Amino acid sequence: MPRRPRSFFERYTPDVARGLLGSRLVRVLRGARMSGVIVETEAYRGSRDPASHAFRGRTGRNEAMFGPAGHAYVYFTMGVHYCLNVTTEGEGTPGAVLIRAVQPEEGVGIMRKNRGVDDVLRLAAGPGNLTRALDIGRALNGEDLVRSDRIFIEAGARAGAIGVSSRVGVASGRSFKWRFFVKGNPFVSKGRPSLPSQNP
DNA sequence: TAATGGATGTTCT
DNA sequence: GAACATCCATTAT
Repeated sequence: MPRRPRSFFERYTPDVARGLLGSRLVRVLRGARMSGVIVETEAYRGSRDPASHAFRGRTGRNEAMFGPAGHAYVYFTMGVHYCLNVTTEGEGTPGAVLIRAVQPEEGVGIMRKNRGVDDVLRLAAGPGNLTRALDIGRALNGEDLVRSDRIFIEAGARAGAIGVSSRVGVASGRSFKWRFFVKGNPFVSKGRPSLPSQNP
């Protein structure tokens, strides 16, 4: 499958988030290839979105969100986990898509080992779990997904029906319905139970 | 089965 | 010093 080109990421962030569903996230580690189909994403955009790290302007951490599209933005959260984002929009316009879950395909054995969990359904469901399964950390922050041979995104089959909801775990910006997921796919993270979400 | 809270580091006020 | 784009084990129902 061909890799997603720069132009794929240089668009309105929610459109990129939706478009990434069905694409394949690939991680190459010590010559071994791990991959999974993206089944859940969230968009964070610009200075009008209070939940976005870029809301309060450019800082050392969110630098990547302001840079060119198609790069990785990896940050540490809640003292325990890393989260993987893909930068979007044009240079100077902050935007990123949080990858919340993938459906593991290649390298499942390695992911199991990295996670210490056997259940494939839970290997990469949730942003923290996903980065742990694929061994993604601060070293990959700023990585160019269009050129890197360590992490990149390939085109995939068209995703099925797409569900939309507000984002998981954010206190503000609840009115933005910017979480996208493949409807009925069991690899989608549950998010926090009892928040508005799925439709049958 | 739903709710609660602890672990834990970085960033920004 | 507070807040945080989380996860999971433990507790209460």
